[in-house]
Amino acid sequence: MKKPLIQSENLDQKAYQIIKDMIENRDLFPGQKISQEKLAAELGISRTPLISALKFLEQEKLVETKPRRGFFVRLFSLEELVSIFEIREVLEGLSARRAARSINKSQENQLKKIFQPFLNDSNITDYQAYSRADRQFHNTLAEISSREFLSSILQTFNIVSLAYQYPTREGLIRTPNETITEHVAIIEAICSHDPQAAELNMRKHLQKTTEKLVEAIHSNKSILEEGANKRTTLV
Amino acid sequence: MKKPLIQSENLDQKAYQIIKDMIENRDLFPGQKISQEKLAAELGISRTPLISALKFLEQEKLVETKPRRGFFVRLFSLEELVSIFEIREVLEGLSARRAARSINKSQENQLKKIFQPFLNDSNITDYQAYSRADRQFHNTLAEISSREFLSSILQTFNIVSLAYQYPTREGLIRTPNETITEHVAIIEAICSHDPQAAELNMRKHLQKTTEKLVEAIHSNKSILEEGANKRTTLV
DNA sequence: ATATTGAATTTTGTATACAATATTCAATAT
DNA sequence: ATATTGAATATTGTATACAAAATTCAATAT
Repeated sequence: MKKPLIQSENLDQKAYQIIKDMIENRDLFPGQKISQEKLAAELGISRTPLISALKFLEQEKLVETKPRRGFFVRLFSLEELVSIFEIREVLEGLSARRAARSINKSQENQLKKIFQPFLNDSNITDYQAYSRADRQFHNTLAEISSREFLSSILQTFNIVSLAYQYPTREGLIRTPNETITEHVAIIEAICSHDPQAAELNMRKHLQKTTEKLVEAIHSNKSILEEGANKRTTLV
Repeated sequence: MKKPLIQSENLDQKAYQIIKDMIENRDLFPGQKISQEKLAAELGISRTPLISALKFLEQEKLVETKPRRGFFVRLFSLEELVSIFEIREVLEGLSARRAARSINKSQENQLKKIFQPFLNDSNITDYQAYSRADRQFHNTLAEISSREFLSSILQTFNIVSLAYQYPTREGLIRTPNETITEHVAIIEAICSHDPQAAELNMRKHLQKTTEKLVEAIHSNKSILEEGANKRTTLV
């Protein structure tokens, strides 16, 4: 047997993290069947902890089982994606509300720093950097505001939101120029300890994204389908 | 070996449902350690599918693992319970909003029937019946409005909300006389296809419950602690 | 009486074995 | 050429085995 890629803690926890990352990075792409034997060998573990990890991911809806057929990376329909964005809307609204109640000075600075590099840029073109900032923004907020429950749900949804979009856009549904002012408004509301405004701004922000997504569904669906096609080449 | 209590489908799915019910019914009480060997024997299965089921429940936060120490039924602090109610507030708000958009006549009738028995009762005393109606209300709404994601999250939270309250109150935090008008208002908003009002009414409804809970924390905590003590006698 | 130690016992984490089911693919029929 | 069949192969679901870690508990020390 090869030497294990993973060690320490429990093997299933480790495998879980690795597989989750693989999905986020599209090493495993939506719809793909997961070969237990092969993946276990790749990770240097037996099937037992691997299956355990996959069960975790199944619960998080990142993976699904077809009985007697095996595990598959979950594939979301556009309708399900909209559904997920609706949930994000209310949960991240809550997240912003809580953050406005509890944020401290150091966290304020942390939050304000995230979009700093883009503030004087009237036409943001570095999508990758902006996408990273966007993710960091949502994650930081979750950390500030959430106890275990909320942040673990949000983490899953954020991965789904991200990992299933059009790859070359870095998972952005709207352009940075469009969203930067919204991000700033949310941060301002939070830092001035205004829970209501924070929640409202966050909800409006995500609502607009959801609308854009619904539009895409009703028109040509190209934003996402292109992405889906791209993905099938990653086999 | 005894003949299995469970069969068909996959054993872990079956075990999952049974254990979930056991937690909801307090056959397994919060904080209790789960003996794998014993529970597996009780269910007539081996440890493998049992562990699998427990992993599921861990992800749902109904159960927790302490590494090398085993599985325990999760115990929530009052603060975590408040956190859960805050999440329910926004998610069930969404649930009501969606229901107002999509509900059909037959579903309207279904919803209206739930609190019928209590409408002419100016002083509702049958807590058990009312609690059942309450749960049915929230579950029906989840079914009407939710695709897989939302309803599976809500299901977990509802179990937590319910299973950890003061047992003799049937999980009710406020009295029926106080909440019946709120329930009726929510149903009316949904049936008149007013998404905004539906969401708002639902949120107000759960907000009041959350407030009551916070009050309890800040005052004597008796509502829940009594419950906790009661539970320890169920060993 | 209480605390400490450590051998005996139990339990966990993981690998492996194996029957039941699903998939593959070459041989044959249409 | 395409469809069908079924034996050969691979994979899944579950049980079991076993080393490593945790727990128990009786014997001894404080």
